[in-house]
Amino acid sequence: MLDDRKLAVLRAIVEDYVSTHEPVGSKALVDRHNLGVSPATIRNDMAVLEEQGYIAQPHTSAGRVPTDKGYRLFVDRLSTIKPLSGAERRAIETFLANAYDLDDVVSRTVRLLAQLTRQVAVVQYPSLTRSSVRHVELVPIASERLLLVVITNTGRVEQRAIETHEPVSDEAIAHLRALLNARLDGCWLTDVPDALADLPEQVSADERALATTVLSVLLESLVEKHEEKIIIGGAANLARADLSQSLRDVLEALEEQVVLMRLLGEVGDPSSLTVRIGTENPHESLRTTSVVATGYGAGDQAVARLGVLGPTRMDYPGTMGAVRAVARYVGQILAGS
Amino acid sequence: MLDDRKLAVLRAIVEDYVSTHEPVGSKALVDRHNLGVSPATIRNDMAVLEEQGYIAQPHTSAGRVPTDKGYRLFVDRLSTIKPLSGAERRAIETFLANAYDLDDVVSRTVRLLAQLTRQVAVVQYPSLTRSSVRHVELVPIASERLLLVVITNTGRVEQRAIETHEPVSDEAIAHLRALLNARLDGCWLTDVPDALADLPEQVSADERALATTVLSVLLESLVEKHEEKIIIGGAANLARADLSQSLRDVLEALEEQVVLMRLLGEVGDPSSLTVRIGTENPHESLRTTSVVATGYGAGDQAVARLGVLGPTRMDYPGTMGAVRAVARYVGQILAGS
DNA sequence: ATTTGGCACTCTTCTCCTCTGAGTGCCAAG
DNA sequence: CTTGGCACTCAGAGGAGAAGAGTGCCAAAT
Repeated sequence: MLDDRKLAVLRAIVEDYVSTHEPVGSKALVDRHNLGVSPATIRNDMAVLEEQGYIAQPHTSAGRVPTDKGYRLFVDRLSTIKPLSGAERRAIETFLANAYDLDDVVSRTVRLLAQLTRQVAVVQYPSLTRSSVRHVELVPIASERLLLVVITNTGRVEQRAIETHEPVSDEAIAHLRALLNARLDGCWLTDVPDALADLPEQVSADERALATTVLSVLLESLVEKHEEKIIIGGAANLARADLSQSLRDVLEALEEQVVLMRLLGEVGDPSSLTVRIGTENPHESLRTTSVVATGYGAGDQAVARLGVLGPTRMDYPGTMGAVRAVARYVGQILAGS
Repeated sequence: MLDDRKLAVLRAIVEDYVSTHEPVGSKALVDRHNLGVSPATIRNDMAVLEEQGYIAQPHTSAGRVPTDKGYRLFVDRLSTIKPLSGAERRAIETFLANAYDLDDVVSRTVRLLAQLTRQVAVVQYPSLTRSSVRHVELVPIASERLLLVVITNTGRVEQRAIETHEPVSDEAIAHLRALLNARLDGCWLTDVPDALADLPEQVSADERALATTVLSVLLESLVEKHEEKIIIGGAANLARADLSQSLRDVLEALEEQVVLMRLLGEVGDPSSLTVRIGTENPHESLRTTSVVATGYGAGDQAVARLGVLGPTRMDYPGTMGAVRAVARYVGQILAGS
């Protein structure tokens, strides 16, 4: 249906349009790529490509621009992920290796991605579901207020204040802390509810109220409502890529956690890249943007996702290479800690 | 030098320009404000104001626009901070009261400020220097890796990974943890170095290396290098306020921690508002923006700062009212926890 | 001494027009 | 199937003109 030359023409159109940001015409194409045929032939091919919906003209007498469908074909069949240069790899490695805690890893990652791709980077904090409990701490911070701190094996620290509504003795706290640690040490977060189901019955009557309160907060914060945290960086890059959509709408969308979550998509196989192009995006305001995302994690299990967002007219091979590389290195760093 | 009417004219110019976003002419002024004089008189006054540098014309036959100096006079002498409505106050209160930990307080605050002022909000995390140590936790997360967690009385949790470069026994860790807590409980963060100066000498020889390492990380993370964390929100509002500067430059500036730090200014009296207008700003790219900031904190001591950034052409009385109100409520929340 | 109406003047901005050129589609010939 | 030729279309640049907002200044009025 589309012979090799037509595909080559589509590829050339995408590449030229991405680099020049201007509709590309038949003459320019034969000049810049040695296709061995005349502009007229290219025009015929273009007509076919347009009919099939891979390219479009902004107005009658302009060159062609790839459609979302065209980019899709390009990404799926006409391009290969472009590996980073050695220098880039080394830069990533050392930059990430210097991070000193989880927050720092994430914030460095987001900056790195933004710089490397010159686009908006989005990084999700490592999910809790794949982690296990390293330590639970219960600290009084006021007479009727406790701080619950859970430290996981991925180095993430989760904290939550607890209102006890009545004074609590230090012994009761110490006892509960010991109990929690004994029960939970090494426990997968997903198993926490089971491990603690009978906790209130295991303590003396006067500690029961406390135990129940703490338990509910713990479950809520860690399991049910593990609201994933996401940070973004390189928003300034949006301003360079003059989107046809109002920039404001895009910025607004990026401030909503929910949108960001859906943007990155489901956590899946870390070795595969998700590319969502233009209208394939879940959100209205992101119709003229594309997202390249992937999972990352310690080992081969993805614990969270990261990616970048840019205009549909982006350098897909390069972006995909950068995203993949960064995800790999972050995984290594996480596995190493 | 400037009689009352000229000041009234300046005030009217600022108010009109802020609401219309267009240079204001003499006729429009007498129409919208009942100044009781003719346009010609206003023109004379305007000529004087312009000569003194309070207003300027974008081009010869346009109305007048306030200069930075004009805004400055307006803020200092011609306007009063506009208190929020009762409904707004209640909304702030309930919105903040529902926060469940420090992170949440800060993130709610930044969203609140951005929404209330329709500008970019900037909030600094409560500083550590005014806090005291509530608890120190030392947790092994790998054979040669510890996690140091410090919980302060403001509910902030500081964490840092430590490389020990040699296996450490659980007893050594427990011992050190007990020692640290005994020494530091309730200790002001500024006093931590003194309190721990002789720590290495107090432990047995085989724990000394560990103690030294932990100590240095602790001091570094808490005292010397308490890099203040700042978060921003409402960046989308920037796009609405079409700045004459390239939006990109502003976004870029806002991504740099250092710039943000200087933007908010020195922590001072929480009851006073800092307004920095246009070129009074420390950063080149923020020449067309103004910052309204103030300190906030539990009680009457400021522990950090917050504020908003917007075009110089902003509603100063309203913005100042919102910033002040939010700062107060956040202070209450922090004091209550 | 200040205020005021009148008036000429200056610019920006909007609209309308034309012209140019890139790029196309189509056709007939190779 | 490819190619050169050619007429056609249309966005965008550039220019002229008109409109309109606003000013500065002056002489008269208060």
